[in-house]
Amino acid sequence: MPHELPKTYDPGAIEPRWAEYWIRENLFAVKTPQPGSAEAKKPVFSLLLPPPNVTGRLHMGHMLNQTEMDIIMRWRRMRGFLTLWLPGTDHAGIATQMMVERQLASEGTSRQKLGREAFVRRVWCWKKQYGSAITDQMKRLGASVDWTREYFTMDEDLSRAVTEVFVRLYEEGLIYRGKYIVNWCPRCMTAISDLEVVHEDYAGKLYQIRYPVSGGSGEFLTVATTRPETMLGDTAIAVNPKDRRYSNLLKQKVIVPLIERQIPIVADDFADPQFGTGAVKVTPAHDPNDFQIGLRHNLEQVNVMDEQGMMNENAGAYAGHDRFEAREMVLRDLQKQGLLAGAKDYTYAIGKCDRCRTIVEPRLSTQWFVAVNKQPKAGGPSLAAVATKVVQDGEIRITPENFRTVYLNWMENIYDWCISRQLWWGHRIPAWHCLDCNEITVARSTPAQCLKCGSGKLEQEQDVLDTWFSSALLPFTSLGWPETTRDQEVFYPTSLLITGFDILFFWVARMVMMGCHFMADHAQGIVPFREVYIHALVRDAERQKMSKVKGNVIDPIEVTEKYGTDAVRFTLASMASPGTDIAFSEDRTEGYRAFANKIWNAARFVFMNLDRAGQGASLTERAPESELQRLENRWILSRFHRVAGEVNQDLANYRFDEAANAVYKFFWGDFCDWYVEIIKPRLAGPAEEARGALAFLGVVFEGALRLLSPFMPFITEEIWHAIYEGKPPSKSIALTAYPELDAGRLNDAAEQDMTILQDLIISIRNMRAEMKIEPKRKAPARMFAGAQVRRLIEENRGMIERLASVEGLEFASQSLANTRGARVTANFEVCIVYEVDVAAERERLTKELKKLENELANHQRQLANEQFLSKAPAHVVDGIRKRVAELEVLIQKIRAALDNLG
RNA sequence: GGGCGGUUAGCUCAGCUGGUUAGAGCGCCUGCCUUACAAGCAGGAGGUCCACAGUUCGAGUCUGUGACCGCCCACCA
Repeated sequence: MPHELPKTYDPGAIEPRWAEYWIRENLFAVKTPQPGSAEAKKPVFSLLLPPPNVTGRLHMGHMLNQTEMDIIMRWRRMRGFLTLWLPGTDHAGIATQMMVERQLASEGTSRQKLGREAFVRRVWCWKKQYGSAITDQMKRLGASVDWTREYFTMDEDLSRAVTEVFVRLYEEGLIYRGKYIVNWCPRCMTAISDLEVVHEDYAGKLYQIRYPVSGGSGEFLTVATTRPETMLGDTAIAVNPKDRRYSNLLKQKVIVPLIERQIPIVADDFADPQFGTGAVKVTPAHDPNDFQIGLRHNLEQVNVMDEQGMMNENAGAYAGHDRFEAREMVLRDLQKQGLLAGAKDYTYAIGKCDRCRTIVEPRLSTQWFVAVNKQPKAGGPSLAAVATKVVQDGEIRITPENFRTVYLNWMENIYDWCISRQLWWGHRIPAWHCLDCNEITVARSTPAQCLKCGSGKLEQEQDVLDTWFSSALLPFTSLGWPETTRDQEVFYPTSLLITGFDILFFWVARMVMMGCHFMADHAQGIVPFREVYIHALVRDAERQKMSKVKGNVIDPIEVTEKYGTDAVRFTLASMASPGTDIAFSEDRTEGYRAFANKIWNAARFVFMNLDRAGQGASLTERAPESELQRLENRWILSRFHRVAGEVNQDLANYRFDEAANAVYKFFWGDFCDWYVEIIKPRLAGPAEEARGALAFLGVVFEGALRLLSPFMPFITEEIWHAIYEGKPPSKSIALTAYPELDAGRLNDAAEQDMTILQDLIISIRNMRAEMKIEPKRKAPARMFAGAQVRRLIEENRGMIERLASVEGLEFASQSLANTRGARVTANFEVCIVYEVDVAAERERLTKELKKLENELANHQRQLANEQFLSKAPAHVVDGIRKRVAELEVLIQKIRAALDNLG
């Protein structure tokens, strides 16, 4: 038996096989076409996979992201595009370093004990061993990426590109080094960027502290603070210049309690007279605002903490204590001295490290920054200005559109980007410090001598770059930049970026800044991608964010093993409506596994009939033209093309949900429930008849598989290959053409006729159910209809009798309105010759009558309205007139039927 | 403090530019092993579209206000 499929659909048995096949055959690998070649004439569609972290394990968010990308890529590929989907992984500086440090700790050692070089070697080992976990999972899910081009952000060539970018930006004056307040994580012991700080409300206290005014007057100046321990680093008190309460104190000084330092009182607009006491303590080394005040008034910067958040030697008696411990000690001591004027409950936002949730400490330290708002030395707009313009001008289209505003808003308020990290794992900053004169030399490779003093005693900068620095460059570095490559010519700008909003700023915005800057001369466009599609978050069935802590994480591989990749993909696609998060529920997935099962069984049915029809039967030959004379064939073909048109349209607009629903309804509703049922008798009939039906069935079925293929690549691949008995016209269904709307195949008349027949069949089934006719028993039916509908019904008598379980369908010469139990519609009247339950029938008719009368009243009110008649478009008015005429007849008939019931 | 999104059937969500009777899946009820599929088939019940006001001939859809839920951004101690 040639086409046999196993009786039960078992995704676990087919999916790994195809996943492996696609990779082994390199089906999705793309050769860069040479200029003038046939391939070069194809339209190009390129997409960069947001590189997962090497530390990562696949979660639902990845799977949603990859499902959407894969659907788009498979679809574009089938639409004839030259598609490049470029995969890679990210070295994930902090995350990876932490992972390896934890491992070292369990071995009783540490990175400090190992030393930098050995540690980095160790991380590379770790990466080689575990770094492909997530890409292995992707492979199992069948992502149609080009694995031959896989990169890693710390690969040699990508690292060289990072250095090149750094050097160029430095030379342009867009990278600088300086001592500023940065967000510091005392646990990770590194600076982090503004974006890596998450703000959380914190129920703390606002303390009022008395600072004695110098000179022994016994006067105090009271300030308010939430972080009393920082007072040890206070170097001034600021009051508002307009605040008359303090104008007499301006020339005086106060003593910082506990460390007895004398500090000035300065006038600064920052102090808000409405807040607290109107006087604010100034700690330039520990607060960004205070830092600015310090600069304005030339204040000393006293750092009282070390990199682990412990008080340092500047903190006097508190040195060696943790910052929060010191806070308590300070408060206790102030209390003792009577200088704590008050403490009230106060809720404020504190910053925490995005990665480890440690409370971030603003810390004065020397770091490297990208100047995003500054013009390059040679002139021209700033990075942020270009990144704003390209989005404003629509050179990058963002979907859903509201993220455009979010993006532009952020761009407008953007600050310089702190790119140095005090880590060992990452791209080491290409700057060398002269040990003799302290000059910094930034260079592409280790300089022989200091540029300023010529000394040979140089030491490379210890810091590495923020991981996002290198990923910001990927749209061009992954295509071979800084070399001039054919890849860039063909594939840059990439066509699309699909990602979650959580990395809109981290990654998307920075890619735009870097891409536009470094590809400014690119002939095909400077932007890194022409479109951005932002998808929702996947939550659990209760709409909770998935998190390890809550223990509600759904492992995609687990659900995939349970229901099949195709079912999980379809779930995600069908729920991916824009603007709302996805509440992932296994119930839905179960439903789509049922759908896959339906497809499977439809295939078995088709194959079974093929084998039964024997010699000469074929699914792959052209169906004879005569088949098109049959209503059901014209109808299903019309539906097929209509749906193909819809799906193409929906995918172009990233409406994965609508596209998925359209194919679902088509396959299950139209194809299985109606088409297959209609043609069953022909398939079981004489050989000639069966072959004709089969050929047409084959055309539709094969087309439906192609239509489904981007959504459910595994099951469609399996069945498609089975159709061709091992001799498929191409290596994969993924390499065939995607169905397109052929307007010539649309057939409104056929669709309308089928609708009438379906309504008729449903009416009869409904009557049978209500009359509780035993299912096995075929009942005679009587009908009344206009000539046209009557002809339609007579031509399809067999279909109706079979699908509605009717035997002996006859036509009455006049309306059946007076016949008990008759159903009346605008197109036909029908009744079953059977005993009628009078009470039930009266209830049904009364209900129906009321509904129709309501509708009629509404419409009549409209038609009586002059305004409506003059202002509403003609087709709406006509439609209502027609409906009113219909309703009037129907109501009359139902009234008659009610009367007739007695 | 600024901005954004949501509120439609028991549950999860569609409903595209306002237009004739508001849809789907799951769940529920009834009946069926009908020569692919019980992961199935047939039929059915179930909705004051958060509230109020407005625009309009016409509002689930547009505007405003409010309520509730959620998210993002933010250097006021």
